Amino acid sequence: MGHSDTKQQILNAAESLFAREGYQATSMRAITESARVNLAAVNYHFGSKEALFEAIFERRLRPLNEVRQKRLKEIRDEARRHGLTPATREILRAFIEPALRFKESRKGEVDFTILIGRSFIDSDDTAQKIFFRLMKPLSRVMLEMLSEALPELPREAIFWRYQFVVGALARTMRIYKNPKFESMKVNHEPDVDSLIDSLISFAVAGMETPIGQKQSAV
Amino acid sequence: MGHSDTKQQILNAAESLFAREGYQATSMRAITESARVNLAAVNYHFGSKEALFEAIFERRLRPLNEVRQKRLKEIRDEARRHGLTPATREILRAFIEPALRFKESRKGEVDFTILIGRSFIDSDDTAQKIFFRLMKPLSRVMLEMLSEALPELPREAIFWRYQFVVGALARTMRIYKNPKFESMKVNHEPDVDSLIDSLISFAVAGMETPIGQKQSAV
DNA sequence: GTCTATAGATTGATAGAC
DNA sequence: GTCTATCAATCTATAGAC
Repeated sequence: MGHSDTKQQILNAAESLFAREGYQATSMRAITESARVNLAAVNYHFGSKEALFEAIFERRLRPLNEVRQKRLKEIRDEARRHGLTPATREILRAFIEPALRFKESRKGEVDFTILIGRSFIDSDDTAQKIFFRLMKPLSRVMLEMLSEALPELPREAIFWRYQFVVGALARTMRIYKNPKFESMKVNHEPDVDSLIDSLISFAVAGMETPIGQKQSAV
Repeated sequence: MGHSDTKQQILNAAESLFAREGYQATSMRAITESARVNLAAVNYHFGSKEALFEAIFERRLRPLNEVRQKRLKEIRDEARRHGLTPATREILRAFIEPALRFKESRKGEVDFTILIGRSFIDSDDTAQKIFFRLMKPLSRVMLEMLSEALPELPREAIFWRYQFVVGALARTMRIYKNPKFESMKVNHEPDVDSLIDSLISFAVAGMETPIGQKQSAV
């Protein structure tokens, strides 16, 4: 029961390795060596590799999504007080900002940002199941509020545009401050505030654009 | 040298499995059993699992990117003939449309669409190296042409907005027609034409939005 | 080209001493 | 709670018969 430093060391090491190498490619031996604990410690403290993976998401994604839900609720309540519906920009900000700005920029949180970015896409069954369970309630609220904010858009358009935003955010979380992507010319790393504003503006413009303005191909 | 049906069967089976399960999670046994060939056949025909993975990308991503490069060149030449610079929409269409509309919608191409969507994010070293090598020349041209089309935007803005588009496209390729994502309410699968137009409009609006229109947080 | 058989390494997990 | 030692399964790759 005690605080068990070992448990935290395992969580931190595994978070970093899963982010860098992926779930499948990371072995228990790699985790325990990096955490400088015994090989058997993971099974003792967590039960299995899969349970460890789940614990990592519970530790960070759950509180992150709670923050997002709380902000969405505040936005909704505030708008209602004025008899309005929430602005698209505020909804998207509540979704994007907490994901890119963890309170502290400690290493663990940078690792986890990368891990989430990867998990949005990675279809490893283990990852997907855990990830979806934690994301689903938030997605439901997002789709609902975006529909209210943009009543002229059909539900399909809302759904897909929300997916586009999710993809853009995932890509950003995946490459921002990620040493593996230094080969791309990200030599101009912006500060996180600019990046957040940049993505929000992009997302708002895309989300609010009128439909049906097709154009001939090629 | 002969056409070797075995080789194609392996490519098709591996493409599907890599798309569904990921590179690391897919074993040689799973591939050869699915392809109904002998376990040793992969090493005989391709040399190694990694070389097989590379062959899959060479078979589809290379021609896909050649199509995109060709269309970008046509757009550029056509604009030059009129003393203009290419429109953002046309550039983005050349990038997005070929990726979502393979000539035939054969199963293999659906699998590969999913595989590319995954590979944009997946950081497995093997996948990244191969994927980057094939994507880099295209990215260079895209960034160049987008800079011409949007001269008022600083290079960093161009770079990040391009990444947002890449993320949105990757997410779309990942979930469109993917049975694993049926749990999400994609019960309203749009036809591919609508989806393409939808993503292009979203991307154009995001790409062209003026910078600096910040807003207070929360 | 295709097959069987197997080498050689690595995996997640656990039993049992301390 | 931590450790050593090890099991049983699985992996990629290859040698060699046909």
